[in-house]
Amino acid sequence: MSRTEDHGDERPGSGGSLAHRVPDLGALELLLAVARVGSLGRAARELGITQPAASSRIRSMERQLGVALVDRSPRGSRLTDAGALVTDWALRIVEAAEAFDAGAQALRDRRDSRLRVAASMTIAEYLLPGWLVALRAQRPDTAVSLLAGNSTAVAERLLAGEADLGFVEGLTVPAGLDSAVIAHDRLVVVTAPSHPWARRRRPLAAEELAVTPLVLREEGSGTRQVLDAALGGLARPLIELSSTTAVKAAAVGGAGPAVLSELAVGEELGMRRLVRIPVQAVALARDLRAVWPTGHRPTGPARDLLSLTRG
Amino acid sequence: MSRTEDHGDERPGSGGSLAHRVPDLGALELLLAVARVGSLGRAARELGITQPAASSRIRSMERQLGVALVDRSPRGSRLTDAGALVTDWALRIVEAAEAFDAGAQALRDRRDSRLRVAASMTIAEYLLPGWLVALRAQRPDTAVSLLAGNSTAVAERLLAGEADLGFVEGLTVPAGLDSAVIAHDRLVVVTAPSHPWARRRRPLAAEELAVTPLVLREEGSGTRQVLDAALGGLARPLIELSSTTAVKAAAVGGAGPAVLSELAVGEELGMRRLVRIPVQAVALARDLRAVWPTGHRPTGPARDLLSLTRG
DNA sequence: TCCTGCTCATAAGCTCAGCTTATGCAACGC
DNA sequence: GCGTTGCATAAGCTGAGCTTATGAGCAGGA
Repeated sequence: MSRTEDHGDERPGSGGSLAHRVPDLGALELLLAVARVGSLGRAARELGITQPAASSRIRSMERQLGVALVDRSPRGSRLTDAGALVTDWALRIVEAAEAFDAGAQALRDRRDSRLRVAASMTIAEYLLPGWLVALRAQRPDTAVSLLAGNSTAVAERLLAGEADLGFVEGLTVPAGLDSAVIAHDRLVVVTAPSHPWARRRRPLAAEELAVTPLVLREEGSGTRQVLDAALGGLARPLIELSSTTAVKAAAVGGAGPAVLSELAVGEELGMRRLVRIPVQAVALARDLRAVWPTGHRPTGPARDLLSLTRG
Repeated sequence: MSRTEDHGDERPGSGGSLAHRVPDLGALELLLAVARVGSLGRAARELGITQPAASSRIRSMERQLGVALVDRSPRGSRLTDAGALVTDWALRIVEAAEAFDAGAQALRDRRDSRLRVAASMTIAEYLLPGWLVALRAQRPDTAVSLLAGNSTAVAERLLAGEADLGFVEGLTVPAGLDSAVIAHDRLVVVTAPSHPWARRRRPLAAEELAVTPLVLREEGSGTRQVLDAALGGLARPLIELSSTTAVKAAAVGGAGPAVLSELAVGEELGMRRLVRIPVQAVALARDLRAVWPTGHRPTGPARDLLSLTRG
């Protein structure tokens, strides 16, 4: 059977899952190449495929999207208006894929690489891939390895000489490490748009937050520590989940209010899948810091990466 | 220019193009589903495929990335630490793909759909897809059609009754239309990091900008109009290009300083592919406005979309 | 204790997307 | 005219990813 979508229920007009409606990465890269060089054949050569392959791929992408993307002529190909739009949207996907790739590459090279980075989860998830892409642009030959864990684990690695540079998000700097603040983060309270809090007019008071069962990361996570400290006591968990993604998913699904890093919910807020609830007089800000063993100032690639993280 | 700079030959350890190193969308969606439901089989059912297909696909993704992503047990599957990171990075790609899909869907439904939107290029490229994703979350059954063009074209469509809601970025509101400011944008001067201006310590003066040949959008574009008005004369073009992407690519490639919307260069600045050059005493800010025919206040889906664009 | 139900893994076979090579046609410059 | 550049089409191959069928590990209830 060729069609897998007609045995689950599908909304008419939108066939199958995302993967069936969005061209694959190869096709998007090809489209970007065509936009850049102005010819199917040259774009094909650039990607190491043949001209007929490129021609057919672009054509099938146009069929999939139902829109003409390039104007072919015997003198080259230019994007149509719709093509220019699609190309820009495609660029966003490709950029996300580049960040993914940079992160995955770092994750793969666990050992024996030149720059070894240890980072806390939130930073590794939301900031590091972008930095790695930038670093690769500056120094294409530097292999980076990444180890993700909590603050304690990061400190251990650095002190054991198993990492060159660390990133942590706690309230305090682990002993034996020097640090530099590289960014600021803030915890935010979010709910699904359907939650009663989303229609509040007054900001939430700290006491209300403290007595309301919340969707939270597990105890011991940096987020949880900051929240407990800010509330001057213990937050009350409704559900405890072990990843930021799971917490977001639960909140979007309407499980209840969640507390998360601002970094983690940017997209959801923008798309109105989550709503930010203002909170009064609760210190939810925290510093994000680069750390290294006292005395060992970062040098070489570590210094480059560090300087990329500022500004 | 993307990551194809060593056109043809590949760096060892990084096989092939991006598409060969990054799993395809279907695999990423599957991974997200596994993370959400905690079992390969259930994730498979959710996506309408069989359990062995899911098993094999996750396995081949792990082989591709060289990292174990899920811990299988007879009681279900959980993400490994690396898996949690990868999942979050994957989410970014999937979100970009959702925006792409929302935009493409709107582009496809050119006619006879319920909500017809006309938007200027910059807005259509950088803001609209996110709004459409949000709108679809709120009203899944509203079909949206999109027409992209310059301010004049947007006004024409609205006045001809061929569009229900418009978005423009000019300095003035076309006659016959009411408007509401929905966001603010600003033109910025950017160069490649290697450009001498990137090492300036003093902000750029307006006169310097006016006499320097710049990489620009073509005459008649909104960006160009705002720039000319701000300089109190005509900007001097080094190259004129017909799309924002092309201008960015030229600037990144070191062709010269470019002037672009802040919206368009966020990623490039973050990744340090471009550097923002401060400018003194030049009014480069502009309002982004929603517009509609005077008297015809947006109603129904148009009103929903409008309210999504604020805040 | 054994059965039932959940999990995941493996095997064999099919289909289709996407690649290749080989060719043809159109437009431009010399 | 002829060579170059650009796109389209045709025929054939390969592999990724899907299916169905089956087996094996672990838990909980009768």
